[in-house]
Amino acid sequence: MTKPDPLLDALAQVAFKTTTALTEVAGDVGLTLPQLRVLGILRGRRVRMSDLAAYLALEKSSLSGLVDRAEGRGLVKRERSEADARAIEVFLTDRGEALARAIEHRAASAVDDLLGPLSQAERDALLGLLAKALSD
Amino acid sequence: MTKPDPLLDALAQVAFKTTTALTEVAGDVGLTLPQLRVLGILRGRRVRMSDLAAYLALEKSSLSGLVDRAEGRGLVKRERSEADARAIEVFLTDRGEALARAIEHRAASAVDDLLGPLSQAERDALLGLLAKALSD
DNA sequence: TATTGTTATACTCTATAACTATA
DNA sequence: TATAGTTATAGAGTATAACAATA
Repeated sequence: MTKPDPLLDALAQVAFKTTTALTEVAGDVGLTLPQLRVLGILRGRRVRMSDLAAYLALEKSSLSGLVDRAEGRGLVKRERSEADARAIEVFLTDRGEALARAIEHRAASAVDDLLGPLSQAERDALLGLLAKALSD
Repeated sequence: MTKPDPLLDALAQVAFKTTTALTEVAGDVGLTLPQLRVLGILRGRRVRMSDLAAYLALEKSSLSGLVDRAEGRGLVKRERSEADARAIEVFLTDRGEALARAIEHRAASAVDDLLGPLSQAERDALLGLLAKALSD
């Protein structure tokens, strides 16, 4: 019959559990998951629309809407780039920074719950493996 | 300034990378990520709508639409439960099973790429940690 | 009364295509 | 010509609220 790939299954399940948890955190503060991602990426940074779209693996037009809505809520601002008059840079407002901070705390707590059964040593090992997987 | 949580960051990034990869796999076969999840869960199973919704962490109404579209593509079928006349069970059609099988191969390959830098021993260790995290 | 599922409605997310402005 | 971004449009996903049928 079927031949499941255990690593695929485990990774997919953890990924879905993580996004579900982050979606809940976002909802708690009146955001969606993509909005939470934008805030997370923009913490302490000023990013060009095209770079942000590439990082999120979204089309430019999708990002326009995302940023429109975030801007409408007063969380981010747009500013024309001085170096390239075609480009627009996005960054967090004070309110956006504050919300991003609140989200970070809640998200860390949610992830902590998710990893409940793991000891500190196991968490360290997991971090090492994840970091290496991300290093390619 | 800020105090990032390394494990939160790494887990979130891996989760997003995984879902991005699975979204691409889904797109390759004309599906969306939620549809891919439905197919993956339904492999070799017959599940009640309410159970499927709970598993996916979706409202019943959201699942109705998801299953409507999958049924419209001939991938799943609905059947009234014999045990409880209120309940409806969903299951894959032959075409749905075949597509789920094709997805499994592509997804395994995509995850393999994602974990590129990890040795076999590290993959085994990662699987162990993920499985334990999921065991709560 | 409680549970199962659907429908109606509204909003968010996303992509494609066509457009403007700048390089 | 190529790149950066927006707008228009359409489809999918999601939640809330109201509903019908069954337990």
